[in-house]
Amino acid sequence: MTKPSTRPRPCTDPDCRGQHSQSERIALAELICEERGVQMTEMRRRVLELLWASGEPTSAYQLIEAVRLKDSRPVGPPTVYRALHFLMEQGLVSRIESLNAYVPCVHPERDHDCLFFICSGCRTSVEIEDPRIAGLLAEDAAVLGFVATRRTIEVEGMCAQCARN
Amino acid sequence: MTKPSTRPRPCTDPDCRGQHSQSERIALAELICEERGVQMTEMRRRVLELLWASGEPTSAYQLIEAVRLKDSRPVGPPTVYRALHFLMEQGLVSRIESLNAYVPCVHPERDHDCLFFICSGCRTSVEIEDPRIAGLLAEDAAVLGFVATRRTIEVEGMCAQCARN
DNA sequence: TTCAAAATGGAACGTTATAACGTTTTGTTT
DNA sequence: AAACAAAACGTTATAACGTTCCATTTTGAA
Repeated sequence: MTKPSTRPRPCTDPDCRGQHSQSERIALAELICEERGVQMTEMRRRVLELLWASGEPTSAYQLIEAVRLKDSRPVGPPTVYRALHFLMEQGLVSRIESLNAYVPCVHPERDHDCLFFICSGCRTSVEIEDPRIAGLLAEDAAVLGFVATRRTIEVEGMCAQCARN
Repeated sequence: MTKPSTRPRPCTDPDCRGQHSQSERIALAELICEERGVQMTEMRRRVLELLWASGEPTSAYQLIEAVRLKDSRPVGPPTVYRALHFLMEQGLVSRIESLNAYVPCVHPERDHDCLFFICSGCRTSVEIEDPRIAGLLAEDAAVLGFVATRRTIEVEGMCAQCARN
């Protein structure tokens, strides 16, 4: 039994810059978990929803506070960190190292390295893909005989909007 | 009055992979500070020396402990963090975001972006330059109208040595 | 129903970093 | 040299980020 009209479709536009509805992204995340045989539990969905709702890189403790407010009950750090670890494992969330913060991944259906442009003005971040950079990193790694497992690429500065002001 | 035989020379080999003596790097750091009219103080030199001596990415609190041992007196976090901030400002030290750790910069005399390959096996990191990646990042930034101030590029995995075992 | 694995709750703790203060050192001007 | 300002440092306290450990609940399979 499929639900053809509501089934989320993978985005194939490499230049879409993450212009997708939040509910669409949540639904896609659930589908991905189902296909992989892993559980999108209550808490995990809650954390993912809050990340999408936030609109900017969000710290773990901000998320803890947000879950407390939503659920009106105490929530300890381990609870939220566990959800974050799961979501990162599944490629649904990325950690921005230079901010100690987390963002929902725009294209969890694609296996790619995220490249973040982080604006110091409005605190937003934009995720893009650049296979050329991934290729060069792979090339450099090969020269060193290095077996890469994770790549972190973060650019800090001012977005076009904030740079004008 | 110059000291021609001991004056540290900039390394011009883009593929040297940081094979320089520690004393040479310290001397170069002092020269750079002198030329810029900033002070390489006792504490700053101490922290830089400890970073070179460590041979691997080192946390701030490891450095605090190391300074305490060397100087046999209490040293607070702010003291070491201030030294680290200074050294980073001057491009003498880089922070590895994905490890919350610090490494001495192999080529402070060159104005470039560092690209780190971090081995999970032996905890070492190798710093290289790849102007092609810097170029692509600049290109991507230009497309977004983004004005970049800092770039973080880190690759985690296993070095050639550790991957074999 | 029974059982094992997965997920969650919660207290305590460990690690990383900064705020806010006062003091000392350094370099400059007189 | 004396006076002064700026830079650097010392110290206490606290904020921010993350994990360990153990108990309990939920889930899914036999």
